[in-house]
Amino acid sequence: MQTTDKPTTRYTHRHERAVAAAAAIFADKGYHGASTRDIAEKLGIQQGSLYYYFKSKEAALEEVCLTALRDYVSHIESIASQPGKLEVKLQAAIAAHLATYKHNNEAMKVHNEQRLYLPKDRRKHLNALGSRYRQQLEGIFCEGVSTGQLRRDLDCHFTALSLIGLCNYWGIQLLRSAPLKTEDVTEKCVDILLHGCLARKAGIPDTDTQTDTQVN
Amino acid sequence: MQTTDKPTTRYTHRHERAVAAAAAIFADKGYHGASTRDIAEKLGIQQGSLYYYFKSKEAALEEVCLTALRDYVSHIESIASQPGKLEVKLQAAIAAHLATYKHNNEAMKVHNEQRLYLPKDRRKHLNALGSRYRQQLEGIFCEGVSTGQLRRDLDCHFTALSLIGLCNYWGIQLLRSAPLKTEDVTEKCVDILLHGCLARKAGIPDTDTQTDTQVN
DNA sequence: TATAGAATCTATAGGTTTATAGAAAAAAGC
DNA sequence: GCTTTTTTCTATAAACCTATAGATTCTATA
Repeated sequence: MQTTDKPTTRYTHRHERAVAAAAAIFADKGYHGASTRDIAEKLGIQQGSLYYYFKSKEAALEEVCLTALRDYVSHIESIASQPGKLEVKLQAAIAAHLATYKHNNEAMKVHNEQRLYLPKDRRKHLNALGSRYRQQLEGIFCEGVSTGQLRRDLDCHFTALSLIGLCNYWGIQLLRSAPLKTEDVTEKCVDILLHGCLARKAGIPDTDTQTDTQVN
Repeated sequence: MQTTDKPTTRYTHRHERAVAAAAAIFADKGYHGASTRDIAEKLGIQQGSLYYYFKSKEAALEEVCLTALRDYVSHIESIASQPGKLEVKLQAAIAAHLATYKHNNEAMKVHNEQRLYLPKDRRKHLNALGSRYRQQLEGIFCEGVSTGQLRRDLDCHFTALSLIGLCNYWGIQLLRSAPLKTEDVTEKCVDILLHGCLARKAGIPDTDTQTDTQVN
């Protein structure tokens, strides 16, 4: 009990691997379509042994969703709290969102697609984290409006949600089609969100946005 | 066998009801989370009787997805083929997409979230319809570019996909939170997609878009 | 009202699933 | 090296699920 660290470390490590395996399987087959045997197999252990790490299959799903959200939320909070120009912040927020998909892809996918299969009370914690994310993002837009960088009539709530929808969509696409590059998608999302699609009527070089280069 | 119509009608009608029930249950519990007993119960028949209408559970999923897409695709094709100003077309496309969610909500949700659980060869037909939808939408954007209404550097492919992502997101939201009105969401989607968020630098009354009224 | 065909029911085979309990093996501590 | 704790294994109970087969009831028509 001196090095109360070593055994804890060992368990922690194995536990993490178990969560990752669950994430991969749930992402692939869906919560109900996946069996505990599938997850165990991926870990190279027997089905029954899985219950050393998870109290139940449902608990495994909850853990997977939580690991996805933790990074995600802490990231946006650090971005939102730092001072800086709006466009830079927004770019950072989108890049972070997509990067989370790139690195933590299975867990994010599971959170988005399978979370509703958790009973309501198990989702409370997840909802709280999700709200925090949304608020931070909304805050970035509101700040942009009050500093005059964004349109005064912008609906920040609607815009924040739309951005989340957009990022989730492209996050999934990034997983599915390999040739897609995160940076390109980020840039394009920023561009379309800020400038829209309409032809600009004349010399509107705007702030200092370089005219967007065609990527793909 | 003279009135080969009546009995066919009867079967057709019942069959449609069965597809609708399957859609509702799949939307709620997911394909794997739903049992054939659940669907039968919703229809008020016994589990085994369901196989009079579906060859298998998988076939039921396929049918649900197909019914969702059929309306959806035929709608966009009629919109895209008619001549008219780009902004009007775009508005119509978004409105149609969201309206499909409103009316055919369960089937659309199932198509989006559960379709990948079908084996690849059963998805062929769905993919073809999906591609058609995407192409029509992309065509609307391309046309806008070539007529000078949209930015010349617009990536039409990227934009079309983004719009699909956006509409799917808001389509789901429309289901979940009742107070949301389809028309408001449509208008806001059009607005943000066309104009973006940035403050416009001065007198840019643009074509003839009324300055967007704050809705919510 | 008798009959053919459509629609539904009952019962069940054969398989899979989650979760638990107790034995066995592996690792850590002294 | 011996003991304790951690980790994994085996076996199994209890439930559930899909799909089928054959019996039964309903419906429409002649």
